[in-house]
Amino acid sequence: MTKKTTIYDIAKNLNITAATVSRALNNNPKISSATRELVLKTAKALNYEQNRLALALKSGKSHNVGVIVPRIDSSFFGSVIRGIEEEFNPHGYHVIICQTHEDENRENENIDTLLNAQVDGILISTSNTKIDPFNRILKKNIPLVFFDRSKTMNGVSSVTINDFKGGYKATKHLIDQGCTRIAHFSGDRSIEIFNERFLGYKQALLDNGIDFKHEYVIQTKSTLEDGRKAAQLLLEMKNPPNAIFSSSDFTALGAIQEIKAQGLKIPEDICVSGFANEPFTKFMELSITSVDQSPLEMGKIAAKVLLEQVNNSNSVMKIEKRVVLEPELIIRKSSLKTQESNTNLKKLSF
Amino acid sequence: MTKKTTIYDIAKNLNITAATVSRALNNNPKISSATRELVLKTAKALNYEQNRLALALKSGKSHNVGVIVPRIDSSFFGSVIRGIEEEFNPHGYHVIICQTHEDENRENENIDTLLNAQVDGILISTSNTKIDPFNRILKKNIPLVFFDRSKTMNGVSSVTINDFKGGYKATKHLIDQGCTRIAHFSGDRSIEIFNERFLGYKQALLDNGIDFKHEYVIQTKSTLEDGRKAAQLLLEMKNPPNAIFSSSDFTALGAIQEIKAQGLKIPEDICVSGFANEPFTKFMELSITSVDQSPLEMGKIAAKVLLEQVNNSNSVMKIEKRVVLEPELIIRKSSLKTQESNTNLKKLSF
DNA sequence: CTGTTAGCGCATTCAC
DNA sequence: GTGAATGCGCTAACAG
Repeated sequence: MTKKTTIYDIAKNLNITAATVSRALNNNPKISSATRELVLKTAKALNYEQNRLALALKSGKSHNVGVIVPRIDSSFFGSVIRGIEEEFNPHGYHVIICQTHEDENRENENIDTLLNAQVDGILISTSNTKIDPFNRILKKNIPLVFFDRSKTMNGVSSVTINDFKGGYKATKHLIDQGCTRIAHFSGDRSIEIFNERFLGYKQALLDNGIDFKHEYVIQTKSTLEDGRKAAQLLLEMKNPPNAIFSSSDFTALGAIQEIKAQGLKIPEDICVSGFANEPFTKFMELSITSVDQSPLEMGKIAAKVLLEQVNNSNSVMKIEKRVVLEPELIIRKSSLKTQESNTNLKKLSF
Repeated sequence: MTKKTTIYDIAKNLNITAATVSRALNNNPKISSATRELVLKTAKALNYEQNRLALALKSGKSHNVGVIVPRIDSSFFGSVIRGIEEEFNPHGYHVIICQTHEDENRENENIDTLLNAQVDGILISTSNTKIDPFNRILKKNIPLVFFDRSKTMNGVSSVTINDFKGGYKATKHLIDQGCTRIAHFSGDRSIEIFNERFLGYKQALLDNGIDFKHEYVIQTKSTLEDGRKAAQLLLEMKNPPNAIFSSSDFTALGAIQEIKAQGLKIPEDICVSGFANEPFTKFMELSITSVDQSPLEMGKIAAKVLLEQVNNSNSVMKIEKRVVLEPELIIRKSSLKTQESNTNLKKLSF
């Protein structure tokens, strides 16, 4: 409740000037250790605390970074943000979070308010179709890093996983299990990550001499409900698939429920793999094969990359890093047919 | 890259003074609509954007609020934070997040850095045993709101759920299922929420003429592993329980796995209820009964309460609200024994 | 080693 | 209606 104490207060108290106090507080080498001690002591006595806002205005650095994600209450983004926060915290940066709910307009608004707030950098997993908003950021010379959902722009770094490879690995695994008719649940393929997973799927089929069938690819939203519906469609076919690679763990689960409801067995009749390694996939009695995206690591790396740029933002040099993480296939019961494969299971650090 | 344009730039451009520009931009009534138009036009032309930092320093309000949680990558806290962000965003506030990892020291550090950053308010789910850090906040006259893990302090608002009632409801339900020997997995009971759940459990037993047995209460960490171990202990008893109320969904799941592994049936032999309504509890084939804490709503309400105080922070009046949310028991297969109860199931909006 | 001066960008009080 | 002056709290350039 008492008025905040400033460096002027402690200066007055010591009959010196505010500049000296500032220097003492900042360990400026050219200050007598005598006065430094004095300053530090009375600073403590007066309960002084630096006003980072004033410093920010003066220096032009707020020591805040903005993070923009579709939503925060998902296992994946929660973990990424955790990684980001843990990386920035020790460096004295605060993390501001914004949600877009996949809405382009809200994303643009968030970018604007973050810029107004003078953040020192922005990390984003974008839902944007345009690149104009990002050019606005770059024009202001504030560092930008994409993660997971990226955009290819000159001078902009990104941290993603190799979604193509993720799709490829999962599909290849299903083929290795002896599956020959492999369906795919795809997300919105105008979003690059979903398209990449789809392409990986397609390539794996091609490389193994399996014909790509258009009717085996179903576009779904990432919900149980859509998974059930899609599975219904598949099971109604004359020649239904004997495996499903889903771009989402939720649709995979929905499909599993539907398949079981129709009296078919997993993995005997149909093998299923999801994507994202949601926590529930390993908790199920019928645990679900999925592709892990190491979100925590992704967050930490994205933070490191941004930090590097923030620290060099005065320099003319542009850093452009494109970090691509390796997806890890986690094989579980939903796709493990044979007993011999079961031995592999343990090797695969299940 | 171009230098940021300030109100001075647009003033110079119009041969007026910065004060006038400021007034025009802020819709000050005593400004000619002519110059206002002019200002607005050239502001747009020059791509002017307000520097919230300068405003913050001037006004003493940063328009940032801090949120401190044990961790962000959990379903519960993720949802709470989502609610908080969604409530603050439309009001022009940014949300800064900090994690403590249940470490008291880190929590104190986070409080300090948030205060330095001049946040306008703090929301916290505390891991602190002391109240001194919170007094530091109050002394600075900055509003504080507890959520979920609260502390009772004069003049401080809180938003929690009735954990006692949650524990009571779950236990009562197990009793209604005909269970007579009911064990309890308790978290660290020096944390109030866990103690309350425990007390609710105890009271339900008492109210229904069931003896409380000390050996049926096992303290666990919120992990699958601890759940398995605890279940082992129970099953080794001469007179093992026929129901478990767990303070955590994770220990509940661990217990379920162990119980099944030992060849017992759920819910026939042992009924199980968890707590928190983690997403996986409803996804399991054997879905798990749990207590929902409406985290999204909790976040929104906490934000509203804080917002109210932030807006009145100049007034002398202290607002102290204690919002207690009603926990909702979600009955699922892990505790539903009888067919007749199965009818209830639908009524209970399963 | 320390004091003086100035400015970061804005809003606001007091004049006119 | 508008201008001039001031200060929010801090740091940095320039003196000495």
